[in-house]
Amino acid sequence: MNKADFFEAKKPGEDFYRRDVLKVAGELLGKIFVKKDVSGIMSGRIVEVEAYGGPADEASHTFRGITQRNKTMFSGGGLLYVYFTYGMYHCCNIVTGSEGEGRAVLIRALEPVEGVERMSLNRFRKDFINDRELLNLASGPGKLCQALSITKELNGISLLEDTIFLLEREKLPDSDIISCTRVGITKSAGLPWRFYIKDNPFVSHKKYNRSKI
DNA sequence: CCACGGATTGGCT
DNA sequence: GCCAATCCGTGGA
Repeated sequence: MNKADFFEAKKPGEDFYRRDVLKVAGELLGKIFVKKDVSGIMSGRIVEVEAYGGPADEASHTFRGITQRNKTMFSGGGLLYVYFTYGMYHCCNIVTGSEGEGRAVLIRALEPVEGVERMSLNRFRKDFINDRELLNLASGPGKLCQALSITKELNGISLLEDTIFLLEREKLPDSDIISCTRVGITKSAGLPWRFYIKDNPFVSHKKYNRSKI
């Protein structure tokens, strides 16, 4: 992505997020996920996501209703829901639908675009990386949060503001979007709510990559 | 109050 | 392929 493209790109509005979670999930693929702070910009193209929430989804944090941790997920489309897991990782989600719905899309992998040096410092404590490390930079929900320094302090911020936001850049053909079952869950494991960009090398868990639809 | 286990990762077999 | 690391949210007692 060059500077001109970046300048032309625009943020999705609130209406984009306040829709059906599966629809939003598919359309998030190909968008640029941006984190901006005083040190500059880090960004990546979204290449893998998973949808969560609703009465049929036992794997969702929202399944048993509102709690202190998950309340952001019930607060309406356009917010960032960040949670801490396994004692050492954060995962970030994009809340969708209207207030009270409790649905969100987990961002599972990014293809690095800008700020690779800083992301590398955050992940590997060094500012130069080889091709293999580049593929490993943000190819997982925990990895991308570490790369972009996303912690639960950012839980609940609005994607319509200028700290973390999305930029539209391209329209993916439907044939490039693969749907399959979600990674790392035991409950509601059969729902085909994981979406990723076909043949993209920055997607996590290659072995799961078989369409089950 | 306490025990359980997780929307993960990386290292070892 | 298997498992430990490491914390805290959650649910049941």
